[in-house]
Amino acid sequence: MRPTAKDLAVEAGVSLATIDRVLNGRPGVKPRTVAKVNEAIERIGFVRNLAAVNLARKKTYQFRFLLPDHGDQFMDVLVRQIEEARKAFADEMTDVAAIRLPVDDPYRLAGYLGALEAETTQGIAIMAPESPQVRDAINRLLERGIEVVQFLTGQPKAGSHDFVGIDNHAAGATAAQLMGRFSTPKQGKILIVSETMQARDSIERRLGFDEVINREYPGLQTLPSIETHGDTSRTTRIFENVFANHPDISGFYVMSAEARIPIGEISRIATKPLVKIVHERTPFTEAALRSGEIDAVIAQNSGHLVRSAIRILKARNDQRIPLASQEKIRIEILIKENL
Amino acid sequence: MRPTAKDLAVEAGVSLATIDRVLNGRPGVKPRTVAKVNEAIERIGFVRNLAAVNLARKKTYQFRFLLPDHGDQFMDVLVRQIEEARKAFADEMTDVAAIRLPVDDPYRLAGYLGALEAETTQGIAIMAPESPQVRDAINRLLERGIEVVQFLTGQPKAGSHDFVGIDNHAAGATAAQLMGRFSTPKQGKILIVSETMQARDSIERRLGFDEVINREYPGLQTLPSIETHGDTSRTTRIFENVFANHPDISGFYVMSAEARIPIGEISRIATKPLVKIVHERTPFTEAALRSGEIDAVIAQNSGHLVRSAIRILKARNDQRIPLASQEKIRIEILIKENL
DNA sequence: GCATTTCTGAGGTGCGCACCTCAAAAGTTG
DNA sequence: CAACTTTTGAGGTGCGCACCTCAGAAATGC
Repeated sequence: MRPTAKDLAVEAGVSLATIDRVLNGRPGVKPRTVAKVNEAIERIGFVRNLAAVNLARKKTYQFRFLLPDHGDQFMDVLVRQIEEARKAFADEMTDVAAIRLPVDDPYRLAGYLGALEAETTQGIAIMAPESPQVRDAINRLLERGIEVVQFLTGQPKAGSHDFVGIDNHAAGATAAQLMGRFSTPKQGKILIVSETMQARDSIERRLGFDEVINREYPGLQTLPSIETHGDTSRTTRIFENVFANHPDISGFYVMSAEARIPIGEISRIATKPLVKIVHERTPFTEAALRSGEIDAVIAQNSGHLVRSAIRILKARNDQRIPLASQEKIRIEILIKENL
Repeated sequence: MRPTAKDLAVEAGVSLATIDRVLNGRPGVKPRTVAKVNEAIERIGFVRNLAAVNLARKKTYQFRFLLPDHGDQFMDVLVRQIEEARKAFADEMTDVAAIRLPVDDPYRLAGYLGALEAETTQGIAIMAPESPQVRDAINRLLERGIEVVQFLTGQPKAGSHDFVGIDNHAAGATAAQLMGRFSTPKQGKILIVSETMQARDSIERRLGFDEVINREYPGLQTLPSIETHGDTSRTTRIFENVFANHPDISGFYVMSAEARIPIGEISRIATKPLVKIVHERTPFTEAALRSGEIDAVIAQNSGHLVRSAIRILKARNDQRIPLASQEKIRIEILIKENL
């Protein structure tokens, strides 16, 4: 049988009250006594019964995911995963919900964050572009004891809060390596598009992409990034222009999460087959992989993303260290064979 | 506040004792009363407090991973992951351990399984080749109430117990697709090796591999599988022979988990660069990817494998359904950019 | 309608711990 | 050494539930 606090008290030669004081960091215990207890913990391998702790503390967790109120299929995928997580975590006194907001408006977002109360919200996962307003709001959340993780956006290991997502520089490099290896012959121009180059993730992907292409595939040449702004007709127009000026385009890379419009338009306009690589697994990219319309998808496991954010928020709430190896989000390469 | 069993009793208009009878499936409750309670559960959204349940039940989980007592780096990786999981799950009254056994001896393995008692072991993850003896032993374990998952070996969705691992047919197909795309020019012969072709996973990988090569890369030709039996000098000898007979080998695929010996030998013997694809992430394959000695690794996340097996065993012990989307093990493609 | 069976309610105990109070012991100060 | 202050112990209560017993109520059979 597993040792209980009572066993620990006997082993340490102190009373249960003192054990309680040490375990919960209450004041008024001599350092020497603390040491005695800690040694006893080591000796008998005492581990607090989490079930009992949570029960006694009546602890509940309420977490919110703040997501953009725009977006196409990828956002839907995330929302669905959050809904699934809500059910799965209900068991563990953990309530999860997705909130759609105009995250591109820093003032409104900061206002929303400022209104959150520690009594009704213990943690927030934020998917929003960086801005001074939001950064401040996040710091104030942390001061009020509300845990925060940056979700897919912002820089990894930024400050005091966690980041959940992939290394976008490496993701871009991965896309580039595949682009290079999949290209035959290994020369031509590569068309690169993104919804916007304002976002840090697109910038980093681009850097990683160019680095690998320049270093390993001298025959390939990357064109300046094109911004679609999610606008179909604008995209069409630009594509037609680009193809007129560059008949030797051989590759196509979509850096942003929503690939449906760019892929749809490129397929109409391009006159010869291109190597096409996009980001994120969605119903569309899945189907496009199967049909051969695209060649590879660089993805991050959406379910893992959501669960990871939740586990990290929980751990931080409990003053625990998240299990790094489990929370590292991998850069997945999807082709039609490993869907 | 979340409703408790007491609230549920009030809502359903019955006593706590009846709530207890319904929730725990005890006999002696009128169907009509059961229905009343279930309706009330729906109405107020009652969810049992798992912490309280586990506390009251004094439930503990003891799981064992049965692994081969041979093997190289991949087995070490698994053992390390099990050790990590042991710490991470200690919180949840879950004890995990790895046991190394001569799993290739069906009688000894069956003997070991037969000696397990439900009092000291609630679940087993088995990594062993299939055999009638072992299959019987597994069935008897299930009858005694010990949950079983097949770990990496055996066929997915075989019988009443779960399987944790990738779809090996798809993994082989994935390897083949990469082999084809990475090959320039797209012709030559592909050398394929495995420790043994007795194992189901190698057979399936081979089938998946050939299917894709034959369908999509007519210029490539797969040679008959070579068995290394983990023997270096034997491997060297065979390789020398093969290269003498087939000077036009352009690709190399290692189907089994331990790639160190075959890659080491091929690098000594091959006279020109080959496209090399292997399975499983180990310190060796990681270094070989970085150095460019190999081109891609088809892997399954070892930490995920272990945690998934544990979560499934737990769920089965609690008569719960595991969360399928979380437990699906993905076929990962690793290149040096996304390590 | 009565005996019998089936169902339901009331109440208790304990799981391991957090959190609280009060008193006693040990240590410190001048 | 008295008057403190600091440290420790003893004991109680409750978290939400499982599991148990016993008595009474309701439904059933004949």
